[in-house]
Amino acid sequence: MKPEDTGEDGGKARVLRADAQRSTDALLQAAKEVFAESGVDAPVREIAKRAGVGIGTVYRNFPKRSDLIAGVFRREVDVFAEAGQALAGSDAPFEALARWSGLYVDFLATKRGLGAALYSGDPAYEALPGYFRARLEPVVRDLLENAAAAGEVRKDVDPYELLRAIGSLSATAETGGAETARRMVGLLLDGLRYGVERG
Amino acid sequence: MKPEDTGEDGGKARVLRADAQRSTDALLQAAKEVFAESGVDAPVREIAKRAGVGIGTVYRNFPKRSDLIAGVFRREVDVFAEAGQALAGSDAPFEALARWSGLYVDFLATKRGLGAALYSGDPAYEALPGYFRARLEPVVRDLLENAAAAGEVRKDVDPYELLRAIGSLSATAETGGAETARRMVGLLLDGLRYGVERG
DNA sequence: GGATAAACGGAACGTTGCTCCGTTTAAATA
DNA sequence: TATTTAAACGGAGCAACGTTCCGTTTATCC
Repeated sequence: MKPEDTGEDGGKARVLRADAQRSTDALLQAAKEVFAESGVDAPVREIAKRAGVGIGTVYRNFPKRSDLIAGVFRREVDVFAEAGQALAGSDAPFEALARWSGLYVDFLATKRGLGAALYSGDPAYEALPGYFRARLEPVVRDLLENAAAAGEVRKDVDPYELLRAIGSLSATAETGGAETARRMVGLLLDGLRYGVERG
Repeated sequence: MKPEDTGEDGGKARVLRADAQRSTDALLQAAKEVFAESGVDAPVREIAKRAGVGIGTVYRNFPKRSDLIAGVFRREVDVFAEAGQALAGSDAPFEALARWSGLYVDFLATKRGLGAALYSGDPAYEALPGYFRARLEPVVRDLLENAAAAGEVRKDVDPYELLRAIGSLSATAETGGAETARRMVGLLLDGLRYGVERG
């Protein structure tokens, strides 16, 4: 049971009081449930209520709305990044990339509103893209470089741009079904394969 | 000077009172300006203020927020649809499709928040996708069918899906620059060309 | 068992989309 | 032109939201 604070500074470990730790845990759990049911735009009050905690407590632990969202998805994104690193070792690099992309589409599809929030530019969600980028860009980079080294895709595509593009296309999954998103992402990836020789 | 009501029923032409006509015009003009400055999420009160009109008047003429947005962009979308139809006559069908896509990216890039609002699924913007779809899907269909008939792209892509995909990718233009969006749309279109023979 | 600072909770503020209704006014009628 | 009437007006008001503020409670340390 480490202190485990909310920020990503592993440095000066401020020891949380027991009640604070409880509140943080309850909030993350409640937020996870509420996000799953009502999307990431769910009212903060609802999350506070479900956690059995006052609104003030929410904002002390998660100063911005996006901090709460980031907190909820941090572990899941981490899991995702690991899954990607595993795939990056594949000897069928393009298929690995495609598979990972499919997983990412599904991942965002089950987190209602997350895809839209990620790249909305809304300052309320400021903290989100940073964390996602930090964790997932290296994964995409690896997958992409492997596929490029194998001559399966072109080399002139920026990993972060591709990550954003997949995320954007996944945002349509919420209103149009995940199949559409998957097809469009598939199309995008096929674009990576078009004209490889001169890429 | 026809009655020119707000709805799309060309039928029973309800004659607007002169002041009502003035209000509608002023609102459309004000909304256009405000949207350009602050994006489509700008407060209704601000638009009302600039138009020199009460809030009640806004909601009588445009019951939902999206009706106002649709009203503002209606003409521009129409122009867009015409430009597409012109391109559809080209004898370089894929290039026509690519060119039109580029125009669409730029179009959405200059309308801050429109891309995000279009396919957000937010009920507040309900009326938007319908109008965009009605006007633009036939265009994409033509462009796509022409290119497919020329053997330049595959045949198994749904025009509306493609339209949405381009729109979604354009949404990233607001935070990441239009170049990124254009590159990603280019990638998507290259996907259309990948493996044509078996499409 | 104090002392103290950390954590708490919720009232309150400002902003938003939208409704409601008493007031004004364009325009048809006499 | 005077009267009538329904269309259009404007903005107070409502509910919901994100966020701040601060008096109260409580975990922890000595």
